[in-house]
Amino acid sequence: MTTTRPTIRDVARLAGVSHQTVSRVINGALLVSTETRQRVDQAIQTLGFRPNAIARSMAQGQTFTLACLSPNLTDFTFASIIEGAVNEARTHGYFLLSAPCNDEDSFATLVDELVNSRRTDGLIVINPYIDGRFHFLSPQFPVVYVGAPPRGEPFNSVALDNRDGAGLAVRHLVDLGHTKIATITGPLTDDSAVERDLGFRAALVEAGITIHPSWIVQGDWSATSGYEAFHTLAQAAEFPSAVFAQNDRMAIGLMRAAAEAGLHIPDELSIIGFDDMPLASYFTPPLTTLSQDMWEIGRIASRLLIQKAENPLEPPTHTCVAAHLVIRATTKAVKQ
Amino acid sequence: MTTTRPTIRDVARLAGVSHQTVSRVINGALLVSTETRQRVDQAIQTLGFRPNAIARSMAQGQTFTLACLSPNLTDFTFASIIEGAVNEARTHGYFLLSAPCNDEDSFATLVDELVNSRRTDGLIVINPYIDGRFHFLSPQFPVVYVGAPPRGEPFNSVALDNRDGAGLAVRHLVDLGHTKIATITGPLTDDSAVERDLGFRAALVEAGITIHPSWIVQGDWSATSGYEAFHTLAQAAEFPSAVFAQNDRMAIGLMRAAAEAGLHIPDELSIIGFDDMPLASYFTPPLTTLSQDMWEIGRIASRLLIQKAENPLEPPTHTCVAAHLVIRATTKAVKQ
DNA sequence: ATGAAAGCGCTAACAT
DNA sequence: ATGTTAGCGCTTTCAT
Repeated sequence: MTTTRPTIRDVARLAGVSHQTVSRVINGALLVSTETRQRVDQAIQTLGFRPNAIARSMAQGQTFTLACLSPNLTDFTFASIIEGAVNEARTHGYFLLSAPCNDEDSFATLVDELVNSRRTDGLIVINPYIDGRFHFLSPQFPVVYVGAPPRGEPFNSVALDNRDGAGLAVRHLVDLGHTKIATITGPLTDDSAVERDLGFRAALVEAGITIHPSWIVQGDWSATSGYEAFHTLAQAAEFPSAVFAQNDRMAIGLMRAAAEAGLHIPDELSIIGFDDMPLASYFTPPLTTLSQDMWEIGRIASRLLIQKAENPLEPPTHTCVAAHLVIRATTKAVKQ
Repeated sequence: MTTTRPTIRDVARLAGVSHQTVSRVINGALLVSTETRQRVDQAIQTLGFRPNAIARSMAQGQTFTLACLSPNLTDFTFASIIEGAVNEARTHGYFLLSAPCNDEDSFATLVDELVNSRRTDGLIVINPYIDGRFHFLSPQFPVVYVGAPPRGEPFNSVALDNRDGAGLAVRHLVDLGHTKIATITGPLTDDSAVERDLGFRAALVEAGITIHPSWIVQGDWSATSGYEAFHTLAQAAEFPSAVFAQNDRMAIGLMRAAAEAGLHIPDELSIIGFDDMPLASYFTPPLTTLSQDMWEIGRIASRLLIQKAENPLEPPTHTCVAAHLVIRATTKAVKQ
């Protein structure tokens, strides 16, 4: 029942030409007479022939497949990057395969099976510096790093301007009169957390506000950790009037804890998040946050990768995408 | 600089054996003497040889790649299915490539490029019945449908038990004494919406409650549509005491509208959603909903697909995964 | 404008 | 236990 599918030779036989001519036709070569082209097209139709992509890859040494390694596939930000990347890849005739990758070991395995086994023409790596993973990649292979600032390696990268985004957050709070500003960071092993923290500190310094160490608490991106951070902050000598949470989930957890403690938001505590996740405007009150176009970041990553794959000599590029402030209802001018 | 990578023939030459023996070694064949195996392994090491997956696919007529076509990659439910599917696939030595697919045209193109071009060994299709898309698939090709009940086609399928889930929702409300129960459905072109609606109606009938047509309003899964549904319901002759929203986003939109209208939830209106999306417990009040293990559904889909790919004669299976009730704070016993 | 020959890097089938 | 010979279905030379 495995009716073996027709090959270019079957088409050639039916059209009365060589298989090479068929190859020329399906590749749109110009040096084929209109008449034979028609005969071949006809034969392709009647046989229902479709070229075998694997055989093509084999002959060309190219797979027209990219891969994306992401900490996970479900976080909205990662999923958006991937979706943007797939869409861009498709417009260039590529497919994109994605795999979740949590640690160095699985990264090494994936690189082996994807890169060393020649399954892909290029790799998008989200959050490459979490651990030593980026060491597994040879500089010759087309790679684009997403979400991390360049560190001198000769790789392409696309990143959100985390530092600047954090600055926007702080300046918004300062503009509202806040001076007692705390922050909840992500794990400081993540580049984005470090960058947001640097931006936070720089903006505070710029505003002439001294940094209060007990107002910097580390979370793990989860809502729970934001919830716990509230209680950590509550133990400090003085309580802040505003908190910049490095992501929306932690901001939401913080809001919950504050509400349970009887604090009114934003009257008694201003909160600003980062990400503008779906439904951020549906929490109570609607969350002020920083919005980022992850879809666009994914598109840029794909575009850079394909450029690099098709022209390996191009020097690496570092693109930075700006975040922008979305003011909703969790921030308010400080009471004097 | 394109240092051409070593092939099995290079390894063979260095080890002083035939290339076929190398093939045997890398495939773990038993009929190789320990001594030659060691020599070959040694040669593989020194050359840094890794088998070319494409060449393998070519020779074996198998790609060890699956594909998943999903309406999008960002919705948490879809992303979870995909992540579950990737993980299961990886444990069987397969990769999974995913692509968003909104309409019949892009579906046809994708099937052509993935299936007809022999790029994949099998296909997972999420929500196959949205339009006529499923017609493009030949019954011989390994396919698993996710999220739709079987319709007599000879395909494998995995679906959430939407009908039963809706029944759980209604029974929960009935148990709390509600009889004035409205619903917000998804677009009734989606199977899951139809199924949830059928479950809703059946449970109402079973409880001896008559169905009030103006208490059935159609949304589009978005929070906005849930928000608007509130105002549609407000125009009905009588207002319900409880609403079953077919997904959490619509439930959240409804909550927002109800709050703005000064209705207290759950005292004056009980609301139950469906999905148990991330942070469902962080809304105000925390959302009562139905939880579903999409990750598991993805795993099952992959497993079925690989079984089918490796043993085409297996008869198709239809798996149903149960949803379960998560009671939080948006539902409450009706005031008498 | 077309064809013939030679691979791409591997596995399958049949030796020995 | 190992080697030899043919492919897999296409593209890339190089002829003509």
